[in-house]
Amino acid sequence: MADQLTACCSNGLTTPLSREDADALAQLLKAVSDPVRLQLVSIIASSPNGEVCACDLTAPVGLSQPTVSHHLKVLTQAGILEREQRGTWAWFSVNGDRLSTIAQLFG
Amino acid sequence: MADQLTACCSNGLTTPLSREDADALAQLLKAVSDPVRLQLVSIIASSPNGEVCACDLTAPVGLSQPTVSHHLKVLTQAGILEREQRGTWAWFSVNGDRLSTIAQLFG
DNA sequence: CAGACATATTGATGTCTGTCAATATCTAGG
DNA sequence: CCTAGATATTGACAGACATCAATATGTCTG
Repeated sequence: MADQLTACCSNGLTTPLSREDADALAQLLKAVSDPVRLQLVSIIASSPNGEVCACDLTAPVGLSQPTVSHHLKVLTQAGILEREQRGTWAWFSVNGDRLSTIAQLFG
Repeated sequence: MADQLTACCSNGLTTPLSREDADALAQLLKAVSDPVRLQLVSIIASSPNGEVCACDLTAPVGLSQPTVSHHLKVLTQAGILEREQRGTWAWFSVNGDRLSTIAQLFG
């Protein structure tokens, strides 16, 4: 899976994927294949500090608190977001490496 | 959406996505968020000629012909595959630009 | 045009998923 | 400890989706 070392911007699909690899990748991709989750990631990624409080994520997407909490959990479990408890609040940041995994696959 | 011109390997999520953009991107991502479809794309992308007959895609994924046909349709409608009828056979190739769209978003 | 073969469509079914209301859990302050 | 506020979990439900068997459509060849 790692015979593709041409640095940057080259397609990672140079060999047929095994079903196991395809399953793992599909799981990662499913996490970002939802409009609300894409919005959440983009909001966090584009924030000045690179981190956003969960309390500031409900309004922008216009959904209920439990629903946003659910999406944040899905993204965190996929390794795309990282969660840090800070007092009463939960702060989320983006794991760039995890996104790069996707970029390199399709780059 | 295009104020990000740092050539290669830079994250495209520099600004919050609108719901419309997020919807469009999610639709594209959903197309590749399935293990079977990932396998199909990887098989076609890694083939010598860059194109594969549909008749050669059923066996590798181990599913029925209608199911494979359905997956190919989903990928084609998402613009990820291109279809060319050649006699009785249908040949599929990968649209690299469409995959690059994903790569640039997460790169 | 008739038969053979490749591909697509239809219909049915079980599973997964996004959403919310209600409720529970956690954390800080008094 | 008790209250208030933030976040997570549970249960329910509607819609989406992957899959297959059966069938239809398309395309070449004789």
